[in-house]
Amino acid sequence: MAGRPRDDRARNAILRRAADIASKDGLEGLSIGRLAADLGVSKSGLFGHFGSKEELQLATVRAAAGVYLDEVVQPALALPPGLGRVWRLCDSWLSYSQRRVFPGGCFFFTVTAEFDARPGRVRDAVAAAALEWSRLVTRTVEEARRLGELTEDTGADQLAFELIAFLETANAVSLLHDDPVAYQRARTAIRNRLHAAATGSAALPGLDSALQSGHQ
Amino acid sequence: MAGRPRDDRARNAILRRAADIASKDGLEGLSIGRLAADLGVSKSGLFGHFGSKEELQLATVRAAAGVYLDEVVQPALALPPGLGRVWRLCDSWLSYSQRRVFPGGCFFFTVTAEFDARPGRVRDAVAAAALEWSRLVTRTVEEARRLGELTEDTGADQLAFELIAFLETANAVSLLHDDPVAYQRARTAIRNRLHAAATGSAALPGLDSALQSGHQ
DNA sequence: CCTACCGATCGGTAGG
DNA sequence: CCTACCGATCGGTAGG
Repeated sequence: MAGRPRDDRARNAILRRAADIASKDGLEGLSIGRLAADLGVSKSGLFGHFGSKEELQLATVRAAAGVYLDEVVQPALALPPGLGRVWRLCDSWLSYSQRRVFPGGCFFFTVTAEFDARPGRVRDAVAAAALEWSRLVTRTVEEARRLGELTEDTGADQLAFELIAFLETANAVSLLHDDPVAYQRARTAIRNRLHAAATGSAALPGLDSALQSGHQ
Repeated sequence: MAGRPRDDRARNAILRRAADIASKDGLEGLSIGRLAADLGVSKSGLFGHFGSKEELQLATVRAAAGVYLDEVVQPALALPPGLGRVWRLCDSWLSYSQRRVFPGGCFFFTVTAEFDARPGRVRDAVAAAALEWSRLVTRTVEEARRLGELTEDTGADQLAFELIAFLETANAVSLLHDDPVAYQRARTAIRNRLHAAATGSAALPGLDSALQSGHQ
């Protein structure tokens, strides 16, 4: 299915720029004419790569998911399962948001809020990506519990919900008020929540130092 | 400054409908032509009420703030200061979101995500409203602490951040996945968090029953 | 991959 | 408050 390498590279450059724009102005704010002008190509030339605006939006979601995988998920999978990996997953997310890998903050935060009340294929794609992320966090928490690093009665779904809430809210508050303190608030909340649920019975490389520093 | 009562009522009806649309499609997705057609009036007649799209957007933010005040803030202020009022504030918010007072969920969640990376007067208005809400939650928590119902070392800013995170994420998840379980997740998270910070030394009418039922 | 164009809709205005 | 219109931009197409 993949075209020539040259085409793929061009397509990738287009979609990376599309995701940057959409992270600020949404996937509806992303217009084909503006994107073409931005990239210095003709509108119809760019259009030909995708065939419709909806296909461009769907391809942009897939491209952003690839960036997310590289920036957030892979760094955490470098650590062994357990509480350390849970912490790393949250920390990678906060770093990804804070470094403005996408200039408008987390791409998925923006487009989720944009499409959560609009039926269609774009919404379905965004919802599927969000669900996959949520399940990854839940699975990572559940692994830590099975390894005995979280108390037996820890509800993985509940804890994952709370961790994700801290991440997304840090992203939103930091953007709206241009205030990096939101990230510190999220780190404190996550640290305290994991500390409260931890058994302390296992070696926690990577989390120990985080838990020791600045537990409020 | 206020016009005739007849004009005010017409304006209010326009803005209430505008807020409904914006809660689903955003304040940019709100077009003057569509709003006029929706209300069965001419585009230029509606335009004359506001003078520009930006003024319509700003007026819509103000109107939505009025609804928010009635639906979320006032019910909580009916209770005396303390932990009971903190809980009521959160509970009113979840009810406001869950009842779909705005069809696209919380108006401010949608437009905050839409404008958090776009400079301008609309962003400033949305950010000011969000800050006012955040300060109200912080102040309400701080009152409960001063009354001895929360432990001395409770950080009001930190706790307010965490409560707001649970509220907003319940709204987002419930919309994206059409899943009311998100609201139960938020209630559980808030209950546990307040329970952990509470001294248990004071009468907590309204919260006691909430804390007793279903503490996971 | 380009230029040139299509109808529809956008925010906004003229004139009554 | 209406009809009728403005230029700009939208997604999408024709033709090369």
